[in-house]
Amino acid sequence: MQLTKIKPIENLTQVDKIEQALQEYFERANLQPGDSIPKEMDLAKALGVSRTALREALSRFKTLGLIESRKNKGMTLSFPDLFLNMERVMSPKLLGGQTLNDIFELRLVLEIGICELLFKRKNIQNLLELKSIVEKEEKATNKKEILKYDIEFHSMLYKMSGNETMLRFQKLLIPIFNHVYQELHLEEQPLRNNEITHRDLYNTLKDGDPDEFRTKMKKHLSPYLKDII
Amino acid sequence: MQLTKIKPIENLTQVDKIEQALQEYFERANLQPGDSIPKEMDLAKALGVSRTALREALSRFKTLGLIESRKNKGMTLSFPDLFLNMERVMSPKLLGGQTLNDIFELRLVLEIGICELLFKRKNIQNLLELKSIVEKEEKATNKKEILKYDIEFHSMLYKMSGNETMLRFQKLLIPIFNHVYQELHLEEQPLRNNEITHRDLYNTLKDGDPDEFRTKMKKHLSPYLKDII
DNA sequence: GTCGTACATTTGTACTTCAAATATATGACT
DNA sequence: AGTCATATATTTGAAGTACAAATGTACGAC
Repeated sequence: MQLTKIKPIENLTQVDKIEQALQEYFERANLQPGDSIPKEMDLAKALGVSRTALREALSRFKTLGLIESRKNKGMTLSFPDLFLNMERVMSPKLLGGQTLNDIFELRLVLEIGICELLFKRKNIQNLLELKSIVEKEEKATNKKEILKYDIEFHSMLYKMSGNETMLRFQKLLIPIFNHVYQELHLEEQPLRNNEITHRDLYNTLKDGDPDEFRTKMKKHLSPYLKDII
Repeated sequence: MQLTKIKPIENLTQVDKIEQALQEYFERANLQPGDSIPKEMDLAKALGVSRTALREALSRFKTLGLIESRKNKGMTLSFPDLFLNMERVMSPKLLGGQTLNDIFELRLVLEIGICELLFKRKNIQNLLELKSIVEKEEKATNKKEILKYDIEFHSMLYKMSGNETMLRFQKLLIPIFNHVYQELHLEEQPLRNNEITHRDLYNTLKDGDPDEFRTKMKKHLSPYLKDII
C-alpha cells in the first residue's frame, strides 16, 4: 500500500482559490504597497465569482494588513505590519505550554546575543537615559515600582540596539515572559537579590566591552537561566 | 481650545464592533482552544446583526487561526499558529528597507545568543547529524550545493537548540536574510573563504565550551557582521 | 445488531437590495 | 469667470434570502 500515492486532495474552498488567484495577480502585476487595485465588481467578474466570495478573500488580506479599503476610494496595497497579527494571538491562554517556554528562552537568547549591537550603537544620550532608569529604580520603594523599572531597563537596552524591529518583538514577548516567570514561582525571590545589578550592567556598558558585558548579563539573568544553562 | 476634549471618533465599522464583541465573549466565557462556539445564526441573533457581517468578523478570526470551522461541525477555538500569518507578509517586496536590515541583524543576534542552549541540548545523535551535514558540504562541488548545506548547517543549530519556536522563526527569516545578503553583494566573496569553517564550529561544539564557540561563531559570521560590529 | 438510506442541520456560496461615504458634475450666484 | 452649494454617480459596507455541499442523526431493512 503506497501511502505516497494518495492524492493530496483538493481541500481548498472557493475562497481559498480566490485568495491564491489574487495573490498571484498581485505578484504578476508587480504591485507595490501604495498601488490601488481594481474595484470589487471588476475583480469578481474577472474571476467569475460572486462579490460575496471575493469580499471574503479580500477580507483576509485586510486582516493581514496587506490591503486597505476606503469607501469610494477603492482599495490599495499597504505595507503590512509584521507583528500586528502576532499581537492578537500572543496570549498565555491561547498558546501551548511548550511554545510559552520557547518564547521565554527566546528572550534570554536575544539578551545574550544583543551585546555587540549595544556597544556599537551606544552614545552619550541613550547612556544617560539608561542611567536615569537605573537611578529611578534604585530610589523605588515598593515591589511594583521596582518591577516597572526593571522592565523599562531591559526595554531600554533593546531601544539602544537601534533595532526597531527587535524592540517591537521584545515588547510582544514581555507578557509571555512575565507569565512563565510567575508560573516558575521565581517571583518569590526578592527582585534585588542579584549578584549583578542594573547599575553594574550600566557601568560595564559605559566603560567595558561586549564580552565582559555578556558575562555580567548572564549572571544578571541567572535566576531565569538556571533551568536552561 | 482643548484638543484633548475632542472625542476619539467612533471610526469603527460594524464588523469591527462585532469582532470586539466576540473577543469579549470568548474571554468572558473563558473558552479554551478546542471548545466549540455557538453556530452562526445564534451568534448573529444574539448580537442583533446580519449573518453576513457576523461571518466577516468570524472570517478574521479564522484568518488569524483563532477559530476553525467545519461544515455541520460548527466552529471551535484553536491554538493559533504564531508564525502562520507572519509567513504571508515576510517578503522582501512588502517590507520596508529598515525592517529588512533589522531582520538581518536579528538573525545574527540569535546565532550569537544561542550558544548556551546548544551546549545544554547537544547529544550524540544531533551531533552526528550536524557532522553529516558538514561532511556533505565539504564534498560539495558547485556553489549552489554549498549554499544549500550552508543553510542546512545553521538550521540544524536551531534544531539542536531544542527550541521549536526559534527554529520556525529562523526559517521565516531565511528569505529575508538571503535577500539582504545579496543586496550587500556579499555573495561576491567565495563562500568558503572563511577563517572559521563549519567543521571548526562542529568540533568546538563537540569538545569546547559556549564562550569558545561563540567567539568562533562571531568569526564565522564576520562577513555579515563587519558592518555591524 | 449492523449496514445503508433518507432526513436534518450547519457552514459555504450566490444574488439582490439598500445604506453610507466620497468623488464628480452641474448650476446658481456674485 | 470663479466660487460655492447642490445634485448625481460611484464604490464599499451591510442585510436578507435562497440554495449548495457536507456532515451528523435517525430510521428502517435485512
